[in-house]
Amino acid sequence: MRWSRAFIPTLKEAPADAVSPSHKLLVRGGFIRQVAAGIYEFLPLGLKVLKKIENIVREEMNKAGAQEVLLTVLNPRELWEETGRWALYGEELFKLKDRHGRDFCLGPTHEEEITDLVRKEVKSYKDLPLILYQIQTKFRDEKRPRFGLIRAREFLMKDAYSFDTNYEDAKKSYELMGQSYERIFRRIGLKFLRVLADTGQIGGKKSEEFVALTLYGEAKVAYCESCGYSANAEIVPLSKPPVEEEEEKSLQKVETPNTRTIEELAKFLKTRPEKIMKSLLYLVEGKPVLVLIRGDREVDENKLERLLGTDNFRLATDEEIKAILGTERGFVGILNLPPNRVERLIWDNSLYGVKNLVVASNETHYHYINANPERDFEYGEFYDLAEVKNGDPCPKCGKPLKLSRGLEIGHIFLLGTRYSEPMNAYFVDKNGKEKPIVMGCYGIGVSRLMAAIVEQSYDENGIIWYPNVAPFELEILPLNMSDETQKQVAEKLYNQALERGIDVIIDDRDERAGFKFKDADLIGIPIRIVVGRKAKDGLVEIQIRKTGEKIDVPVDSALDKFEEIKEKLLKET
RNA sequence: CGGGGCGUAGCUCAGGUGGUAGAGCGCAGGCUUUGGGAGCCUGAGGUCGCCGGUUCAAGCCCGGCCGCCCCGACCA
Repeated sequence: MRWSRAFIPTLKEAPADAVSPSHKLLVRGGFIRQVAAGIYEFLPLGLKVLKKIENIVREEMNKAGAQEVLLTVLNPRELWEETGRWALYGEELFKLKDRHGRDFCLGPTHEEEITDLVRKEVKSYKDLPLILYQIQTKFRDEKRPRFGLIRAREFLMKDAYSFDTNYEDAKKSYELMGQSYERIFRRIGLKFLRVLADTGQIGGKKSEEFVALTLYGEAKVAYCESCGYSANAEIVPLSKPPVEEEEEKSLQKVETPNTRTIEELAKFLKTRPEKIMKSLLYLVEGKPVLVLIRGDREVDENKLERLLGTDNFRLATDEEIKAILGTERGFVGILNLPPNRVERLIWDNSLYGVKNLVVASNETHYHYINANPERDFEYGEFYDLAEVKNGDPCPKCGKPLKLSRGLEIGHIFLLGTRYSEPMNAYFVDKNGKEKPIVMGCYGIGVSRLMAAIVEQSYDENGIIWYPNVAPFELEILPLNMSDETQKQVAEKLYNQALERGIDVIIDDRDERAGFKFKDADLIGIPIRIVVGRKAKDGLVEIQIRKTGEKIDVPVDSALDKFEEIKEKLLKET
């Protein structure tokens, strides 16, 4: 490709509404453009990267024996009614009508359609196992699209579905996909974790997420460097700590004016948040529930949701606290709790065994200090509700856990018969008996991957692509196009590179050196050959984008050197 | 869906108290320049998000709507 003819609209400044590095740099580098919130166009450079990622995914899927199909974007309502998801998916489903008034949606995922296809065609155990996949644009009317390609409403996804005769085989398919995913993410140069996940509303028996470690991203993962345990933070169990061995002091009421937060209270009383009982008033389906947790801890609302069995809950407002308990936020506690106002008391494990606690008594501007269990208050039922923190004990080996933010790039589910049963996807087994097909489903956010790669690999000048997914592997950059020698050497190298099958771009624009360097850094081609003054002495300079390294090499060996450096770069992730 | 912010040239932004719109970058032409987004000259480019209201006069004031971004709850 010749840059002079290429459609690569780079921008000196990032659009004001871009926040995350991948969003800024992909727009600035001319890879993508925004059309509406969460809806993006892929320009030539962006499409090249997307296709390279897509092909790696495709190769690995095929290698694992999965077969590619292309399902439809437009899905009829009837299919979604069968599983109840027309209503359940709710607002997130893009819905529309055809000219006859029939309802359709734009597919956000394809369990229904694939199950429909398979139930019609697969009748016998002889047709199984089967793994089908597609790489297709999905549509989800997200509550909040965000960070460019990281959370879009229209995005490219690879979704695979496995069909087996029993759980044992289904587990094999699941594991096959899991290994395939690991190979895919390694091939595109990502640092990632494979973590245990909540099966959530998709349901099923087992689920793992693949999380790219990035600053931007909604996934919080905990991992143990000692035993290898790793899980989505929201499912890491935290048990009761050992009982504190501390002499019980006498209960005392103290004035604590205007201490509304744990920090203010701890500072005022010259104690630590660990010694304070935090009481949070929730309204669960409209009914007051008091959650008690240690002051240094936060409630993990995912855990709370699992305990309550509903997502219909929220913290009470200041006004509601006053109406229900007659006190103000900051002074809610279990001492002197007005009778029959709270439906349920829920204790978090973190509070177990803590001595000489600071406890509020529902009297504004007062707290009690040195409250102790049994003597001053009674324990209730304990549950695991706290958010995991850095250094919490690993549930497997007890060593301290590490916590990291990340971006969910893949998710695999062992579904079971959640879709096959309601949709009547049955097969006949060896004994002539009908049984539901055991399914799995496996997703990779392909367009999101592109953003994840950038989030992990950029600097202040631009993107640094891993060679396997770079829009071009090599850029040839003649510094001065009006210098005949430079021009000729660059052209010669360019043609030789093309002959060798190298994915190469030559910046043949009649621009100043600095201008071209800035663009080269921005679009992030991993290796470039700079043709400058020394060209007349038969030397060119190889520059490595990632390290900034510059090496003078004879023109004749430049492309060999390029291959060598590329191989080296592919080994470093 | 709750809270907040923003909408003026392709991009980033400026436009006290209302008087008919500017800068830098980019773009076109020219000269100079060629190892890190250079300099000078000339020029093109705007329904000031949309609709309505107040006013002799609205980018600016008032009302409504739309769009985009951020934080929270939720998701590949």
